[in-house]
Amino acid sequence: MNYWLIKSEADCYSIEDLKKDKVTAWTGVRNYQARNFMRDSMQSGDLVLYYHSSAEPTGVYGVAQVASKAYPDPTQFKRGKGGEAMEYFDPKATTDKPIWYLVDMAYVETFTHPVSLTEIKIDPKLEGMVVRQKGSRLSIQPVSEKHFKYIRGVLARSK
DNA sequence: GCCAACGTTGGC
DNA sequence: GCCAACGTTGGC
Repeated sequence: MNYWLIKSEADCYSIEDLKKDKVTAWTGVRNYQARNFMRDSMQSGDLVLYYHSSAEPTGVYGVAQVASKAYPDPTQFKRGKGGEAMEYFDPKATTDKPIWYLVDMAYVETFTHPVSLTEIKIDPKLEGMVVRQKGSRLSIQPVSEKHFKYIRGVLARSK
């Protein structure tokens, strides 16, 4: 059992969208490090902090759960009707040799008290979290069990 | 294989 | 909207 943090732009696909959909394929990850985490380390049942970037405030808004094994991201093969590249299309990928992978994400809960990045940064108990690193653009990050439980069990329930 | 140029992310 | 930080690309 592993714990993760995934980022999504709030007005692109928020946790409320996930709540509506219940499960969604986490398409469009085009970063090798993030891909490797999904492909090599994520397991069904892993719990995930759902982080909104470009939100007010930015921070963790709830919890999701990994709902599948990794499989090739279908959007890397998608061309439009005229053969033009669609979003996330990768000309170097083939169905025999896919480049990008994804997992399904399931909705778990929305925090009544979202945990802002500011809170995460000032809390000594959360030292070492990847999301605290300046300029960290990694959209899928491993999170320690201790940090996960502290954010979900303590910070999200305070106030 | 180096590294400058470029495009993108994301906090502010 | 700005811009620093970062990952990727491509010329050499």
